[in-house]
Amino acid sequence: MPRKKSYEDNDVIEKATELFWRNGYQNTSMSLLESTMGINKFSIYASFGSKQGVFIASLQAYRTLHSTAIIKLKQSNQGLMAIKTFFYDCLDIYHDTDCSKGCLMSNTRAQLNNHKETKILAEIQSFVDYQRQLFIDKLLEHGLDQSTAVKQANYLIITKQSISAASKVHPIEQVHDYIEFTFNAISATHTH
Amino acid sequence: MPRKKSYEDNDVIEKATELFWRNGYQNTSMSLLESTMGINKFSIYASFGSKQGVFIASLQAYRTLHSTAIIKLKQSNQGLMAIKTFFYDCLDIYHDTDCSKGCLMSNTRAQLNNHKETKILAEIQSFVDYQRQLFIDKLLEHGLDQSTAVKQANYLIITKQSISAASKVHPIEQVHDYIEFTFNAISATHTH
DNA sequence: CTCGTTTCTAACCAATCGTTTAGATATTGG
DNA sequence: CCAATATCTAAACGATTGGTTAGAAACGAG
Repeated sequence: MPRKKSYEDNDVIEKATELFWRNGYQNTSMSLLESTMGINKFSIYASFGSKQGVFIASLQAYRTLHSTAIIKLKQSNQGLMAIKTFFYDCLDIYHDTDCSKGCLMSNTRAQLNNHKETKILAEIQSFVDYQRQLFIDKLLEHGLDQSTAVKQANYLIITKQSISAASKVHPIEQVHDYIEFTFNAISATHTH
Repeated sequence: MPRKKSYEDNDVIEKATELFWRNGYQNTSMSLLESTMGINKFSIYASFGSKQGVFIASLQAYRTLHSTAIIKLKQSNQGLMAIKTFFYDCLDIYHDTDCSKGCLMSNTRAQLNNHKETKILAEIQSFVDYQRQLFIDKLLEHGLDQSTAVKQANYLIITKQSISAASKVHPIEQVHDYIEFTFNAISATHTH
């Protein structure tokens, strides 16, 4: 009976994700979303409820975009070295045609000091916690005891965020140096 | 002949700095600046020209606020360990009554993906470059060769930024763990 | 006191923000 | 072909953004 939708939610969210990723949440206006998603404000609100609704859908889309690298890490049996590979895979995800956009989750956490946007922060926290557990699993495989594995996982979570931030302002070789140095240093603490 | 100013630039900028530090550049509006600085919009524009003008003055105020820790690092002869102490001193600067505000420079760099605000970015870059050179000097004192010192200084610059970011979202003990682990790891690479 | 100069108050500016709504436009079962 | 229902366009919403301005108020040299 009713009229048909002229767009697919997944398609327009993909474009919104790109926009949020490049510009950040606050620097992305509804009118910019309109023109980039190719649909009217009315349709955006009909499908996603609010600007925050669009953003949360974008965060989820980003997460699935990220899942290939995550699965690869999950299935690897290389222990610590799998995490290093994971970091390089992430760098590939961050990289755009000319520069690095960083990690959408890390960017958002850095840009949102507003503690009121709890839904968004919860979405990010879930992503971070999932990765932390993954790191712990890999470090246990690598032969560390539980307590050390947790501490190093915390260290690696912070490191991953700093890789995202660094990739946006430093030349890629410096970021590579950073990763190499980090894992050399970690290995050195294991063998002494 | 003329009427006297009823405020001191330094005083009102101190309050503006606090505000930018907590809220970030974009989340601080002119009306909020008005009420916090205790002067009218007219006076703000008369003294600082624009919102960006206020912010740049705030960045400079932040830098002098930071200078005690910098001078202490500069005058130390403890090499690498002086840098570690410097990081802890920075943490103290970031810390507020209840939480950590992070580093105003790092916060801003993370929040500004707008490449148009060149004046602001230049101000930040100058601060970063100064610290990088300081790190290089300390690492040379510590006995490293020039090339290694430069690479490790780059590493430490990234680390410092990640300490700022981490302090805003992780419990302080985790950040302490992060610093301890980092310097243990660096020391381990020196003694292999 | 008066005049010239500056700072102050307070209203106002256009532009944009996220969000809503009225009405035209499709679509399809009956 | 019509009536029901959903989606579309486009204009408008109040609030807030960074920035401006006219006129009152305060000062100090003459």
